[in-house]
Amino acid sequence: MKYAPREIELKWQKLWEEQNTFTVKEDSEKEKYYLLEMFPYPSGKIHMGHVRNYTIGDVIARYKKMRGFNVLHPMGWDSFGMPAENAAIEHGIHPSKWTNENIEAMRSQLKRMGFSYDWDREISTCEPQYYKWEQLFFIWMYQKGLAYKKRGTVNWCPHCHTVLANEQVEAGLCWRCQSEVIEKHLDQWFFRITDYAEELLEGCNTLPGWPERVLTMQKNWIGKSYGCEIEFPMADSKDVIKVFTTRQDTIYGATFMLIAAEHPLTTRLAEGKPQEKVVRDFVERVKKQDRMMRTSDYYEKEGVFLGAHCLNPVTGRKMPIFAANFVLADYGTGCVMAVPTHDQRDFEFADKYNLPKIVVIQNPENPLSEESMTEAYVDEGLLVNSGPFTGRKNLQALEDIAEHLESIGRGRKTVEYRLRDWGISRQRYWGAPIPIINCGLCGSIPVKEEDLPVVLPKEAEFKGEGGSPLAQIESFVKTICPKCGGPATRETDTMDTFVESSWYFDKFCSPHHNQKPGLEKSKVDYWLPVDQYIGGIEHAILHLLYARFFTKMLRDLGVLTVNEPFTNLLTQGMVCKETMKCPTHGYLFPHEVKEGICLQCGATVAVGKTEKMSKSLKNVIDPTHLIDRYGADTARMFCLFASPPERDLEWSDMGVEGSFRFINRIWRIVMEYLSDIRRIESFNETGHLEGDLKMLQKKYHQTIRKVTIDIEERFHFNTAISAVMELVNVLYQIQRPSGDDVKSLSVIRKAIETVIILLFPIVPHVTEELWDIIDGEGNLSGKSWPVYDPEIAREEKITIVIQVKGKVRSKIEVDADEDDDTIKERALSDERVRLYTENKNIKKIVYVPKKLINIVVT
RNA sequence: GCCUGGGUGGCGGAACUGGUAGACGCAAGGGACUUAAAAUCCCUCGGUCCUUGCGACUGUGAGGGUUCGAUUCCCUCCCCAGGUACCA
Repeated sequence: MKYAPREIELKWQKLWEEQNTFTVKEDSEKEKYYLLEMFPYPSGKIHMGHVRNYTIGDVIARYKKMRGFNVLHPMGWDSFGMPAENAAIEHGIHPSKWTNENIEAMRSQLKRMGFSYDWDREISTCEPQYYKWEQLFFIWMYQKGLAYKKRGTVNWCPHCHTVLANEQVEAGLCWRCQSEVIEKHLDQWFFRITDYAEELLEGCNTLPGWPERVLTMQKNWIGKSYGCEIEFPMADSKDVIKVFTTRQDTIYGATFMLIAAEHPLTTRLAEGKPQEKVVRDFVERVKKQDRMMRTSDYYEKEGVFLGAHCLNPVTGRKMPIFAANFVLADYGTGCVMAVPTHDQRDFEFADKYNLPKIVVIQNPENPLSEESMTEAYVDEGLLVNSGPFTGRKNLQALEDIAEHLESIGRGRKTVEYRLRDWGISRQRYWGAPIPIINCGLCGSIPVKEEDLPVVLPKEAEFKGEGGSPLAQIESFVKTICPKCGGPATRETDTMDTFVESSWYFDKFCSPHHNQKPGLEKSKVDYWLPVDQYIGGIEHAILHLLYARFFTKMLRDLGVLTVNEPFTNLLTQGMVCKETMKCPTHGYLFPHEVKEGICLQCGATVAVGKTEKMSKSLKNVIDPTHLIDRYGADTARMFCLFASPPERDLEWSDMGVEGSFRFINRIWRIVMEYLSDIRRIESFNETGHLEGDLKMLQKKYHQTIRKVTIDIEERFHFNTAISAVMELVNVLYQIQRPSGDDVKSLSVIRKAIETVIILLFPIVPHVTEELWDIIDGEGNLSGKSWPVYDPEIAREEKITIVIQVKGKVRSKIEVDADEDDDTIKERALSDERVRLYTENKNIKKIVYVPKKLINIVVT
C-alpha cells in the first residue's frame, strides 16, 4: 500500500465533519481551553502566513484536547476593509459579493488543511448581525463620553477628492493619480482610549504569558512620563503659555519658547504683525512635511519668529516665541520651553537662529562653556546658574523644582502619555456605519437602540473619488432626528476595521446569541479569557492594544468580567522568499520561472534578496499547489519544521520535499512491520529488556519527554519533529526480530504507536490512517497524550567533558550516579589530559557537576 | 529618525538558566539494491594546516570587555526585519 495523501486526507476530513469531532459546548466538568488564531481578512486565497499561523494553532488545539481540555477553537472573517472597496472601484464588483466569494474560497482551503475548527461558530464581521452589537457598544460609549467628535487630520487627495490611507500615499503622492497629497482637517470620531492609558500600562505587568518584547513595545507606545506643566506668562499681556516638560531641572536655562506649527496659538500670536504672512507660509509648509521625518534627529530644524515674547517664570528673562517644525501639536501642550544647552534639538535651533544659551548643568569631568559647546550636554551633572538650586545634582532636584514651581503658582507636577485617542472615523463605504444622526437643532444624537442595526445600504457607487460613497446615497443620509423628529442627516463615516477585531473573540463564545448586548454572559464568562492567542508580530501594538482597551471598556459596561482578553500570546514571524526579476518582464511569480530562465522571453532571471512574501514582489507561494502536490499533512509539517514560530520562515522547495519524505518513511516502516505487529498487543512496560530493545524503549520514552516539553513549554515544533525523526531513525537501525518473537515485536509496536500518537497534532490525517490500519478501531482524535517514565528515559551513562585552560581535550564516560570525587580523579588521570597538564602547575579546577571539568594550568 | 526584534556551515535550523557549537532536515559526495533509472536503504559532510592523528589551529555579523570558560552577559559599530496610530 502506497501513501496517498489526498485520498487519506479527504476521507478523514469527511469523517471528522460527519462526526462533529470539533464541535464544542460549555462543560463545567472539564477545564476549558480557548485557543484563538487571528482571524484573516478574506483577501481571496490563503497565503503561507495563514497556513503557518493556523497550523501552529491547530497543533496546540489538538494537543490540548488530547490533554483532556474542553477546547474552543473557532474561525471567522475580518471582512470589512479597504481591499473590497478597491476591488469595487477597479473591477466594478460589489464589496459584499467580492468579500463573500473570497470567504467561500478561503473556507474551503482551510477545510482542506484539516484544521480542527468548530465551524458552527463561524462569524463574518461585515454581517449586520455582527456589527449591530458594535453599533450598540458605540452608542453606550458615546453616552459615557468614551466616543466623541473632534477635529482630526487626514491625507487628502485634491484631485480625487477623497481621503487616502497612509499606505495609499506613496512618497507624498496619491497612489492613483500622483497628485500631491495634502493634510485636511475634518471632524472625526474618536474613542477615548487615553482614559485607560494607566490601566493598559499597569495591565502589562499582569501578562506573564506575553512575549516580553510585545509588552515593551506597548509600554513604550503608551509612553508614560512624569514631568511638570509650567506656565510662562506673556511679556505684554495677562495670557500664559503652558508647556509640558520632563526636564524642569533645566528651567533656569530656558531662553526661548517653541510652539508647534499647527498649534492655533501660532497663527493667533502672529496675527496683525509684520511677520504674519511669513508665519502662515511656514505653517502651510510644515503641515506637508512628514510627521516621522519632522521629529527625526537629523531633520533640518526650522522655525519662524512670531513677533511675541514670554517670560521665564523663575528668572524673569524675556524669551522670544518661535513656531518650529519639530514640535508636535498633540503631545503635551504643543509648546516647548527651549533649553539649548541641554537639548540637542534646541541647541541646533539656537545655533541656526543665533539665540542665547545658558549652561545650567555642569559636566563634572569636562566643564562646559556656552561659547565652546558644539552640542547639547544631556547627561547628569551639578546645577549651576539655577538660583536656590545651584550646586544640587540635577536629577535629585527634579522633584524640588517642580514643588517650587507649584509654590509660586507657575506649575504643577503632571503625568503625560504619548498615547493618543483612537481615531475611528473612516470616510469609506465598506465598514460598520457609525450609528449617529446629525440634527441641526439637537447636534449628534445616537440612533435608538431598537433601530439598530444601521444597515449599510447595498446600492452605492464606487468611483474612488469624490469622497465617501455613503454620503452620496440620499435615502441613507436623509432621516429624522430621534430626539426632535425634525429633518436630520445620518453620519456617513464608518468605523475603523480594528473595531471589529477588538471584540470578535467575545462573539465566538456565543456566536448565535441575538439579544442585547449580543454576548451571552454565562458563555462569555465560561470561555474568556482566551488562553492562547496566536498571530503575526506585526500586530504587536495596534490590534492588541485596541483589543485590550475594548475588553476593559466592555467590562466597565458590564458586558464582560475579565480584565484582559488574552492570557498567553504567541507572536509568529513573517514568511519570506527570495524575489526573482527578469530584465524585461520585471518581478516574476515562481511559476513564471524555470531553471533560472524567464518563461516568457528566455532571459536569465536575477535572484534578489529574501523579503516578506507580498503580491507586489510576486515572491509568493500559493499553498494550493503545495497541498495538491504533497497533501495538507506535508504542508503542515513543513511550516512547523522549517523554523520555530516566533522566527521568520524562509521558503524553500527542498525543505518541503524533506517533510514529504519523512512522512513516507513513517508510512513505509509501518507497512514493513504491519503483518507482524497487527495482532500483537503493544508492550505493557513490564519486564526487563536488553540490547537494542532496551535502547529502543529508552528512546521512545525520551522522545515523549522531549516532544511534550517542546510543545507544552516552548511551542518549538521544529525540535519536536526532529526528536520523532530520531526515533524513526532508531526504528530503521535496529535488527528486525523474527515473526514469532512476540516480546520484541510488542516493543516495536509500542515505538511505532508512539511515533503516530506524537505526530497526530502535527499531521492528523496520515496518523489517523496509520492508527486505523494497525489498530482497526477507534480514532486518534479521542486518544489521550502518551506518558513517559522518567526512570526509563534517564540516561545511565553520561559524558564528562574535560577541558584544559578552557579547551576541550578529552571526554570520559561515567555512570550517571558516579560520585563527584571519582569523576574528578578519573579526569585528572586521563591519559590525554596528562599530556597537557604534565610539568604544569594546576592553578584551579572548575567542576560543573555531571557535565564538565576545567583544569586551569599555568 | 524613533520603538522592538534578529544575524550560527552551501541552506533551514539546534545548543533548556555562562559549560562538548553545528542535533534534525535539505543540498552535495560516496556506497548498496536495480539490466538501467527513479524511489529506497547505509556512510561522509564548518574552515585551514600538516607529521592524516583518539591531530593542531580557527570558527556563531564586526571590534572591544567581563569570566577558568561567552552563540549566551556588558559596551561600540554594521546589516536585515516588524511597527510607527487610515494596510490588516
